[in-house]
Amino acid sequence: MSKKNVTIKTIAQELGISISTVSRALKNNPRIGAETRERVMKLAEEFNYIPNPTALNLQNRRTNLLGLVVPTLEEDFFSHIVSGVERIASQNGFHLIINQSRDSMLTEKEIIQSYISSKVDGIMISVAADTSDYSHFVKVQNLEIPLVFYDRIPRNFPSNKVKSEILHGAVEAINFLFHRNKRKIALLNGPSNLQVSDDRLNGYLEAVKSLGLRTSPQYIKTTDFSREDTALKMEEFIAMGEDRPDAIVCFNDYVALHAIRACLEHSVVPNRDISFVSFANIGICEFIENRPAASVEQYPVKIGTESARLLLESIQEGESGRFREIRVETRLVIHAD
Amino acid sequence: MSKKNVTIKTIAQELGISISTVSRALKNNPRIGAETRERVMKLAEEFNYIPNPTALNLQNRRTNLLGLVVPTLEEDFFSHIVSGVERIASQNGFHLIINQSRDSMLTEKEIIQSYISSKVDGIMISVAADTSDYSHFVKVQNLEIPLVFYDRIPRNFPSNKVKSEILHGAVEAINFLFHRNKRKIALLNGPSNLQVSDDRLNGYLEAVKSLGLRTSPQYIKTTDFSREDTALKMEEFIAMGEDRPDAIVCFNDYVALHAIRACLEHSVVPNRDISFVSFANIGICEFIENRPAASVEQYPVKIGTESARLLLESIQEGESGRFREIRVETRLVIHAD
DNA sequence: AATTAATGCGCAAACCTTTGCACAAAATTA
DNA sequence: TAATTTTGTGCAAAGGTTTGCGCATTAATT
Repeated sequence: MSKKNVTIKTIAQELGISISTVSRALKNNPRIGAETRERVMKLAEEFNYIPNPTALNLQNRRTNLLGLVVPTLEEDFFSHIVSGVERIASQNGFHLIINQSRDSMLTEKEIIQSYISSKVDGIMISVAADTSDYSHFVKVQNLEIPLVFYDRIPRNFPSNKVKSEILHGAVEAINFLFHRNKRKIALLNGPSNLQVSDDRLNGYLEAVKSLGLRTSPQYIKTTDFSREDTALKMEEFIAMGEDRPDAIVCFNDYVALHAIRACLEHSVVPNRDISFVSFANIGICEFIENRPAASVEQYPVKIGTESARLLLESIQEGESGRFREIRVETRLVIHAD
Repeated sequence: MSKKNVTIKTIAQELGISISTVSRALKNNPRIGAETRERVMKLAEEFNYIPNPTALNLQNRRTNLLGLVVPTLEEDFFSHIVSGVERIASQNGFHLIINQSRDSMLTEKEIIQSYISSKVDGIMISVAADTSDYSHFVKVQNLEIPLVFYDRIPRNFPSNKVKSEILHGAVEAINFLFHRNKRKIALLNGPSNLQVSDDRLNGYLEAVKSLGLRTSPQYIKTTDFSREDTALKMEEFIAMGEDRPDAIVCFNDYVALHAIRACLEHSVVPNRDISFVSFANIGICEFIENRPAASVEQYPVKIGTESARLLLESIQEGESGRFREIRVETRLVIHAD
């Protein structure tokens, strides 16, 4: 049935015609006679002919490959993004190749270099936490390889971007707290080198200001996401006595869960003594007793689909130079009543 | 700096030498004079020359691509497997392309076909829940494309396989229940068309038998994983009166969580009236109050790394025909005391 | 009947690289 | 000095496909 390596040459020889005729016949080129076309088609079917994609790639100078760099696959948020990207990529006949930077700039650079070498048709990336130097991104742009940043976006770097309406989410979250009579609202943010932290901070400041609440540098802390560091910062909050915050906006649900646990260990009742709101809205919260009172849903799958769509557009338009920036909606999901 | 499309031809023309000389110079072929080599190297550097991978692939008839089919990326278990695969693939210079079957055999077949067309060097797959016909796998094997099944493995299909020691885990879990004086142990399994369900069932039967416990068909139910179906089956268990099980082994943590919630809604106290154990041991359980008393950790990242390693071996050996089967350890993690 | 148009097909270049073989010039040996 | 080896380079094929151009043959037009 299926011979080892069937090429158009095989078919041409078998039929005693030239390979160009075979090629055209297979593509329904009108210049080929009906009878010849028939014979070619039939034999191709019979031999189970598959055009060699590598040869095609060589021809059209495209690989049909999309590169996706993700800090980690072991976090719900990112793997959901990947899911969205995969859907759009495969719908459009692209293959998706995935790599984890594991939050290392060095690894990130290596991945980007390998994508360049492989001549991928486009790249999507959420930058590593420690990425400080953008030379690898400049290189990509110089080579005119379409590039989309999603979620974790480098500061002051012109490019295509897809990001959450974090600021809006932050404002909504704080309004929620305000309406529950919380007035001493603090922020437990992520590392300050992440732009996504900036957004939360800005949203916090904006909301606090517009609501006429008072804040102070003591009310704004950052955590490196670890359980230990988060607990440490919570202890500082708890120890503030009179000024102790009555609500805390956390970087994400995991931070909130760690913070809540720290409360429990210090006999502070979460969502009574101190209310918690956070970002990401991981589905599993549904089963958790001591969870944040509300969480900002970020629709990660949509972040993925939008990124992929933007990249595909960019590829189609041949990098016209105009960068686009897409904001994915957020919505406050209320857990406790 | 970096010209548009630098090939060895560009360099050859610039230097007024032939492309073959350039090619050899770049590869330190001893037949090329030192001076010529120098000049070539220098210009290649200057022009930022990158060998075209597609042309190379065309030459060596390899693509450096590994295909990975996963039922979904939106489940922790699978995204952790992907993480493991990614690590090994990139360590070995392979690109990993990923697709979700979304538990549809049709989609699965399309993916496999696209992998064949793309001439990937190897394929890893966890089959869709509704996959009943294996013709697409036969096709892959006929084309001598190395193939590894992981986790969800088709029944009676000779191939490379990587699976969890589910049976061992099941036995361990039931022993755990036995030592806590549970004697009426039931099984809330996954759909019976999944082999991973078979394994749980066999482990259950084996353990129950060796412990001299009694069971009955009523003690063995299956769920389609949905909240509704799981709640329904739990209600049946709860309604059994005298015979109501005092412990239930659940297919995975999500099933257990749904089951536990059903208990709560019927004033049955989980892990007192009915104990729960399950599989997967998702990390988030740490934060959950009403969780299974114990869960069988399956080390999904390791399932991924082992699958990738096995596939790479298979590729190296050129599909010698001998299939290997790898078992990944499991370990019962106890949550409640 | 003679010119033009349409039809059917093949040649060869292009995409980029590697590599066996051949050829010339230089260096070595007899 | 003549014959042989070494050294440095180029030609061309191979890997698989597409496509512009050209060459026949046949059909249509005047």
